[in-house]
Amino acid sequence: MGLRERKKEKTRLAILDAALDLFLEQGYETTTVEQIAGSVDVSARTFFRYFTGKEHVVLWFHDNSEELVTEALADRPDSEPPFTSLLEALRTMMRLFRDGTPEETERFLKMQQLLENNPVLAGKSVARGVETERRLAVEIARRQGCDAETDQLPHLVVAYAMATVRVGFECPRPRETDLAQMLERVEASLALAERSFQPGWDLVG
Amino acid sequence: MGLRERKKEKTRLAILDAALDLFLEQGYETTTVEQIAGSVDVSARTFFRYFTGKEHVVLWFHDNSEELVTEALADRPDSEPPFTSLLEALRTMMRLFRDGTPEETERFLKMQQLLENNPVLAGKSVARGVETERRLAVEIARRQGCDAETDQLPHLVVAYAMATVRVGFECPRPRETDLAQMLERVEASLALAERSFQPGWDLVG
DNA sequence: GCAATTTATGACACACACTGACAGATGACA
DNA sequence: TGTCATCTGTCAGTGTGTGTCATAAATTGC
Repeated sequence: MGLRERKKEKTRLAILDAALDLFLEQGYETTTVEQIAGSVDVSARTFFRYFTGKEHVVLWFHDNSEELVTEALADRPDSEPPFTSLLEALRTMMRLFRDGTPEETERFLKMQQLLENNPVLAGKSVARGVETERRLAVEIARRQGCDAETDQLPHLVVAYAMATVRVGFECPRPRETDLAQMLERVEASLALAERSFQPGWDLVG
Repeated sequence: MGLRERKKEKTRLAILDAALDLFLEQGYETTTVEQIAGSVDVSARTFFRYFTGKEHVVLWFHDNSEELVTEALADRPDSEPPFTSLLEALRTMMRLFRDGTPEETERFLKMQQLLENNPVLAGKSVARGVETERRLAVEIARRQGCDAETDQLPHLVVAYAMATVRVGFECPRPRETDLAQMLERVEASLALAERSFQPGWDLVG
């Protein structure tokens, strides 16, 4: 990796961290892009070259997580029931969060804290999730040998799996800024889901 | 209802219809508020007195639907299993859509068409749904005699119910602009959900 | 090392969404 | 009819986001 690329990555993380801190200090809405850019000595124009917009900063983790889940899902065998594959992929994602560097963990927790006390941002995060769901549904449909365009089941399976983690992240409230406890809550949610469905409900035919 | 109130309602619907048509003709992003306001002969400032923003026009139906579901849920007995109550409340909502006036139906279909071929708007719609979910979870928790802040189950039950209708609306694609077929798809989705869960999964304890 | 080429950045101008404040128009009601 | 509350347009201003161009820096080839 050349100097140029390393510099870019450093700038991206600097902007990300500065934005996160400012959002937590003085609120998301009241923080301007100019402030964020100013606090890391870049122009506002440059900010938009690293992030598509102010909210992209918040959704940055979502984009990363989607990649992780997609890769983890690819490691599950096609023969496994799809809902099981999804839950296991999500468990892998949570483990990767747990095993991250201290800096990554800090960012992750700040992110969660931000989403927790800002319903609008939480909404935007979920909105991004819709596109993720569609992509995952296509993959699940492929595994089941059916068509994602016409068959509802893959979409339903994915939507339920995503809803399960989301509830784990959101509830119970108020949440502690503790990674371990958060992982436990999500695991509790996943376990709850696992014993709620009829055997074979997620298989076509 | 006085003249003033009638005039306001007329203006609100005029703006709504004009915006919907413009969005469908030339796209959501490329349509400006000034255009919308201009096409119904009001100032842009007045537009913002009727709708909180450009996207509020799109979410107008969501706000209405939430009211319908909340009312329909209130009519279900507390003793009924919560997931059943929710699905039935959602069925009632769908029936109200079916029994609407031609104008209401037309708006509804335009709305759906707009959400169908614009993922960003679909996302915003789902984002609004998160707040709805929270409110419904509180009601479900009350019925089950548990605490929505600490117990995950009410949130899970609501999230699954909402995900079910959402999948019904979104899938299969491409969708016909036919109300009856849309109702059928949602009903198929609800029916699929009904036979996917273990008996009693949605009851606490 | 040194040019040639790509790429990141800043500076500027601009479109659009949205808000606050004020003045004038219009329904409500005695 | 006159007073009052409310609706509306105009105007000025803030903030987000984009296109464009010149400059500075890194990369590549010699």
